[in-house]
Amino acid sequence: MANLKDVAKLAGVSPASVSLALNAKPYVGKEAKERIYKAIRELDYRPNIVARSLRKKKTTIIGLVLSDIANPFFPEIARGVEERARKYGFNVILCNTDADPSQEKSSIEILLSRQIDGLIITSARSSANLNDYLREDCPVVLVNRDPFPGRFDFVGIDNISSARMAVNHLIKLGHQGIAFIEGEPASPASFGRYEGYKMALEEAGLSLQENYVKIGYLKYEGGYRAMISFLKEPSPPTAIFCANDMMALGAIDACADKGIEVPQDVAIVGFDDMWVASLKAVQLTSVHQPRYQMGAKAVDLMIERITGKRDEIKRVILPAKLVIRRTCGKTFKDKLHKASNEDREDSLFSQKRSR
Amino acid sequence: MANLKDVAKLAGVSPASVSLALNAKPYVGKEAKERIYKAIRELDYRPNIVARSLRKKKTTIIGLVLSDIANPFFPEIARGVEERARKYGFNVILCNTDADPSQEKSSIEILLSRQIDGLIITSARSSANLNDYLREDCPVVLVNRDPFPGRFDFVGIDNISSARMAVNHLIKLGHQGIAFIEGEPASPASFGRYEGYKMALEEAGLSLQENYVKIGYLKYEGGYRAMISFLKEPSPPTAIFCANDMMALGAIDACADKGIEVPQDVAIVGFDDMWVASLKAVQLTSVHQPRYQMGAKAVDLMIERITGKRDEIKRVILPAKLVIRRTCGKTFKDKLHKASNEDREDSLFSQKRSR
DNA sequence: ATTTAATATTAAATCGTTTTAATAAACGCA
DNA sequence: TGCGTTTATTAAAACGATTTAATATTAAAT
Repeated sequence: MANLKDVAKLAGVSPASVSLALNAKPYVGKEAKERIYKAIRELDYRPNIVARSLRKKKTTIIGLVLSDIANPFFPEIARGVEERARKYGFNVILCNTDADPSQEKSSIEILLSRQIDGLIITSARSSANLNDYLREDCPVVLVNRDPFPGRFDFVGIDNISSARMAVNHLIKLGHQGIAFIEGEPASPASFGRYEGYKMALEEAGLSLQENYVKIGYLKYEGGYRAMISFLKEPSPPTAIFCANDMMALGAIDACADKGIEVPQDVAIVGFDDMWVASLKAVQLTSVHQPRYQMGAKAVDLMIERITGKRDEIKRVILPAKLVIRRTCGKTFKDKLHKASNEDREDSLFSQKRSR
Repeated sequence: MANLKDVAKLAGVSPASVSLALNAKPYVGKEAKERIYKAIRELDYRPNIVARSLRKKKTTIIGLVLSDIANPFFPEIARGVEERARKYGFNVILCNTDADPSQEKSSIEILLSRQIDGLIITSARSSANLNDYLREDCPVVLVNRDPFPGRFDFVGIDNISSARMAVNHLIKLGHQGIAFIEGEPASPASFGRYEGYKMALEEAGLSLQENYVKIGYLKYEGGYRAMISFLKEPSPPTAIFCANDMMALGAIDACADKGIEVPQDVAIVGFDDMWVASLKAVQLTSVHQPRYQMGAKAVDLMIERITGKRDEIKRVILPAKLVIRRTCGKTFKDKLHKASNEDREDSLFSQKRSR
């Protein structure tokens, strides 16, 4: 592979001139420039970015750390990050951590060893103390979760008000017994959604029932189990607010298995608005998180840091909106558990058909 | 940031010794080693991988080029690539191309400039001539699509036999009018699935009807439109084989909009087996592609190349399997278009309920 | 004790750029 | 013509590691 020196030799100039020409610095003569570009073309020269990075102490690489790109929550964020980063001339190294603090730690250490210019961490674990292994000289932007508010730049949504909005909608539809399937109890995002849920109930003068709150760990199975146990209550809830869509899907399937119709018998609202939510077969009402925007904005914050345009910590809260679909129902009809056996048979979700 | 020289100074040895110790080379004295490790800990030294890469002419980075990580087909592949790569001590730079040949080209050029050790391209466009900008010195593995069979390492599935398997199943269920929604006509994978479709029909003595084949460009909307136009046929098909799940979902929704029940009125089989397919509300019969495995295996092939263990081109064909769920129905009952109006009303998919 | 072999250590070159500082050439102007 | 200024050009150092080849030390063998 031809290098800058070869180009210089062929063009009859010094390596310095070639470098200056490539970096569009002033003071390179016209005809010299021409000879240089000709040589570059002739040798099919491509600058070695590794060498450049070493000398400049800048890699134009940012690290993206997330728990699992195969989890449908993340790809859109990743897309936003990559696309925006590319616009600024940066590439992205992707690391999956499986939500394991030790993997998170080792990923970050490798990335720092690679001299990345910035680090975007989405869904950081509070258990792992980022402070321990983060150097001040590498800017960090947190996305979606902020275990250390005020310590790092952050972009996310307002979980409290978003959750409140969702629950308010259920209240407006006439529901009184509204249950909540929580995500991960330790997570600030999860806590915020719980807060919003409580707040909405309180504002409506509804009492918070402990047996109406279950933890689903953000997983399909967790949502399924939570729903099953809600249905076993002496007086089951008429609406369920789920801290994410996966759990909502689990809850919907649990209803199907128990012959409960959504939204006729029970209304369900999710959180995240993954693309499945919009499928006709699903039609899940959900709080939309602007995930692509979150990723893109995280890069913007990052760049502000890298270029030294900003020093103080910045928190960007993007607007989330409630997307109303089928599963929350239009208005709440007080016919809970009065559905006849035939009605159930006719539901797509009934066990009979789903087999 | 402390560097190797600082460590050497503190430990009272030469930089060379530190390097040798770090790389676990022989011939470093015991007590020297101890002093070195102590110094490393004291200075919180982390090797600069950029410098190492420059000297070694190896970056331990592989590039992963795909059209769009937000497309649900890719995340699992990416996960497989990243996880396996990490096992070998490699990191992954992710590039989205939007299926645009010029973006694909520029991505690859940047990656090569970054001196990546290998390149994994999934869903390569045949239109872009990889040969044009690929250097022989960077090993390439293609995943899923192989526009230049025999030119690069490849891992994928046997599209012909997989499609045949799917269509055979429909035939076994008693269907005679089986339509096909094709993906992208120019793509070899798409063509393979078409071939398999034709082959199965032929083997069963069924004639191929031209009006039973439509192109859906792998998109939800394409599947929807194709289904709508099938339903307009004087004698519509009783089963649809879709070249991917997105189109199958579109087709299902089209049926719902037209009051056609799946699988009672029309059976649908998809391809890919994305996780939505397994949702109770969807239950799509589909050909499962082992996407994680494909990504992981691609890295294995890559490593064989990088380590020089193999020279000849290798094609790895992983087994795909048909996952039978609700949408293909159990057996074909010849009651097409005899569904009463009430029946339709009771379907979850009916327009009444989905609003 | 001497030679040989094995083990330990390091000086110096190298990877391919960028950048600084020095120098050379060109130009305007008195 | 000479001086200062601007414009071009380049030699050489630097980035932070690895590696080669040379040298120093220790151990083993005679």
